[in-house]
Amino acid sequence: MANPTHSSPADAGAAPTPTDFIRDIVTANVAAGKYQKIVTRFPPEPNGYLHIGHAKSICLNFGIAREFRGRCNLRMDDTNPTKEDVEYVDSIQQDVNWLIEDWADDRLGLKPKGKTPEAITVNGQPDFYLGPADPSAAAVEPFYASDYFEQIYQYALQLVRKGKAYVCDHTAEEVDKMRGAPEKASEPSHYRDRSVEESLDLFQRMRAGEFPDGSRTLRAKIDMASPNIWMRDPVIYRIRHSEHHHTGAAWCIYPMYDFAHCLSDYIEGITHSICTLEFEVHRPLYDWILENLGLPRPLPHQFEFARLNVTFTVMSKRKLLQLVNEKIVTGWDDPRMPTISGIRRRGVPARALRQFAYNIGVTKRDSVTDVAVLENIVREDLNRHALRRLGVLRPVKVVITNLPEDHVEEINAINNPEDPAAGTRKVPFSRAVWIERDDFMETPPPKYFRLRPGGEVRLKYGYIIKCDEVVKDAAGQIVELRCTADLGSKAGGPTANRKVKGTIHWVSAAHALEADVRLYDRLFTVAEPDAEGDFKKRINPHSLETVAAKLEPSLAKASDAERYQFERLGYFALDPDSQPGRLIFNRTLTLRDTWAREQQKS
RNA sequence: UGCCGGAUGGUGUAAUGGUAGCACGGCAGACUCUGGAUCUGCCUGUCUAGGUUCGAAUCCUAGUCCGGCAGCCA
Repeated sequence: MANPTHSSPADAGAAPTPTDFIRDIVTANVAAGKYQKIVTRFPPEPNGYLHIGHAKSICLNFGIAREFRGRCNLRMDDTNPTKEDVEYVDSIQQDVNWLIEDWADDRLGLKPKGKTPEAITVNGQPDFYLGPADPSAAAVEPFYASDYFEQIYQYALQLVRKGKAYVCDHTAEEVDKMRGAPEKASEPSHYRDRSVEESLDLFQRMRAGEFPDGSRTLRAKIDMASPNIWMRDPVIYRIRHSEHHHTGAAWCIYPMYDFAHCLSDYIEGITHSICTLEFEVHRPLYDWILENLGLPRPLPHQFEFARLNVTFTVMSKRKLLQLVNEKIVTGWDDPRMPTISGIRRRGVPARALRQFAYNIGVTKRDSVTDVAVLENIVREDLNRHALRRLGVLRPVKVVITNLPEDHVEEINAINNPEDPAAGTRKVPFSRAVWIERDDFMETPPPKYFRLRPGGEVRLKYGYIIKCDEVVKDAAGQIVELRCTADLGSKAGGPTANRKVKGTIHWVSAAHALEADVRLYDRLFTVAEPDAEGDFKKRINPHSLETVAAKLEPSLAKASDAERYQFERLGYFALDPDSQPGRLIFNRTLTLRDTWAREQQKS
């Protein structure tokens, strides 16, 4: 077994491997020689889109696989046909692939397409096993719990034969009532002592489709007096005559999560089954099932960590679905959504999301992570990687009166001051340019460093200009600023080193590209939107503003693989709806704006 | 209050009997052809009460508070 590799998700070889209580356990297990290979799994139910909380789990499970040179199986936990859909299967695969690409994609466990577990013999005992596909195999697909329905059924039969499971004829309401409450006593099923033969016959007939939905269940025979609700003869199979997205009409009985999950882990040879805290009370059941089946191979073990919460958003699938269904957002991948697809569309690099997962840590304590932590990591990443460009979001025209009508020159601009290798580009400059409306004020407050009547400001990479005249329309709206340039003040010129307080961005009016720019902000107005009352009352009405912007011409060749910083404004990414000639950019985040903060104080 | 967990600055997270550290955040300043970045300084913490120990965030006892569990959901 290899030692953990020492590299961070962001920058191989730089930062040390994270440590947390789960990795400590894995490390100890490895040191004790307990496993040949560490195998984890990421097991989403395909009933919704993956969100940033899943990203934490993906980074944990794949991170461990990566650090210990093991494997992480992607598995659809699809035991409830009424809630699941292939749309979700597809999106989950896409999101996982995006998040682990060039990081842990060599650790991704998939299986040969269509393959189900093999019957094998271990130490003379019959067993079921399904290993991963050869990475070079042509047709692969994720693991599916539903591919094990036959094996899980066989295991259930074994439990019945051992007298450890029985068919129960009570209705759901009866079972509910008889189970008792956490502090209330239970009443055993009237069918608890049914003979093995009768249960066997009934269970086989359940499978054969002889009984309607809800008429019977298979229950594990554990302990109705257990203080743990989940040990009070839990239902392990229910009847559901419905089409399954993966197995079609092959089955009309479906195993419950608790029964299917531990066995799926076992079949795949999972060593560490990592899930969130709410499954902690299920662990005795997880262990009970595996132990009572007398399985020949080493058993997987379940470990629980605290799920992620982030301020200014909601995380529950139900609420996210509500936002989508009620058209509060445009879809699961709306850039304001905390879904992985939304975050991707927003322009956040996978690398930054991984770094976030890495930085927040893994513990057992409930917590709410400040969204500022995410924002900080995204800014840090984008500052290093984004190409600088000039763009004006809310334009007002500046005419430089001491330049000839047909004046055009190419100005040298730096692509990324943080990365000299990114080089430079030419930006056209002419007599008329657009500047930001915010960058001019007729009667500015103190500490305002930008353009004002009679004042000077530098046009980034260009000349220092002085505002001579403010032209307004009949309504009093400023339509144009007439300025003169200090023609010697450009870089290399005699007055280039003159100090002026402000530098502003601009775009040549004659060369500007028109683009729709979507300015996204937080979806909610309060840090904990579901803390009390209706979360929909906390929706930020200004979470999206679309502006018609003027952009420098080089952006005509913008790529969705690239990230851009529009100087002084923020980070932007090309939206997938964008088309040649109809550019659409999404604002990932604004730059940190100390001027805005200064203004808020007063 | 049955069972299972958890409590370290405003937030998140380290310290595994030996100087309570890091990051975010906030505040102040330096620098700057991005009011960005960078740099400097400051701010605030071991749930409570006992005990063990030369020494306790860490071990023990009692308590307090918070979260989870009563789907034929996962």
